[in-house]
Amino acid sequence: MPELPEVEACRQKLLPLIRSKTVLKAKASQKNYAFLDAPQKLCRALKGQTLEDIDRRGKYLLFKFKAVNSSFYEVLLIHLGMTGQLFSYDYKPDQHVHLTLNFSEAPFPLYFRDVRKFGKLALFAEQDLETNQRIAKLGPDALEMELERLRDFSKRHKTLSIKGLLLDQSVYAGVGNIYADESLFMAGIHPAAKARTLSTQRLKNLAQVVPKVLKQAIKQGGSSINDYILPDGSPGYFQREHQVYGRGGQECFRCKTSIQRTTVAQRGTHHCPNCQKK
DNA sequence: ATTCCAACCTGATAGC
DNA sequence: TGCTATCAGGTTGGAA
Repeated sequence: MPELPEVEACRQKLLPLIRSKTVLKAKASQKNYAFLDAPQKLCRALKGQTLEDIDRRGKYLLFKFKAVNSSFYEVLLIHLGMTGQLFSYDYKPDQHVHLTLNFSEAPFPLYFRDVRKFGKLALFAEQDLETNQRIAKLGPDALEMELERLRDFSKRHKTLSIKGLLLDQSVYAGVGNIYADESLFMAGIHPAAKARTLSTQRLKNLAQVVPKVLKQAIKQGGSSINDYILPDGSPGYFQREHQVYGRGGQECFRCKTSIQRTTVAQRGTHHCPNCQKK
């Protein structure tokens, strides 16, 4: 589910619900699966902390907490994996809810639910965040994509596809399978095209298209395919605007050619063979 | 050094 | 109906 637009839409909706509120109680479901830290320890540490802000780095959310007399943050890092959900509405928790945070003056707890358990939760002291391996290796946010960095990384790979490059979070962070396919369609580039063979002009176009597609998706609340929901439990609507993702065998909206489904960069890939050229 | 691939999990769906 | 195989929005670590 969650790529940059879903994570960002979630962040935007979540912030007003819990900003400046204090954790009264934190409860974790089980032992260690998604926790890079011991869950009991994490819960103990969060109790009494006030949420100051939520940042985002690529597909990661960073919940910035402060204790009453502290001048530095504790940062709760959350990655939603494939099926992670963050929501706060009238909900009866099931076995897939792995973290519950009760906030002061909030009508409902904040739930972290994750069926496949690919999500990640970890608590860091502010000063340890930047040296964390997961965070340190992320490239700039994909909303800030620019020709120069895209071209530099394209050149340094011998055989990597342009889709593989877009999915590499160390080049730019935030693009996943859906938005790689959608962006490459909008840019008229074949997903399997070798990154290094693309002209500067086409890369420039791509660097402009990606942020545009991502921003449009954020406006629509992201794409809800199977699991993704916004914090109030409602779905995003960008899946209605998908041009190629999930449309294998159907007609291209632009030219009526049948959308092809293939494998590129080890991921299910969708493209129009007429509109997208190598 | 780059690229590939299995592994981490559960559930939905398709096919027999 | 029910069993089995396949596939899914992501990331990692180790093999090739």
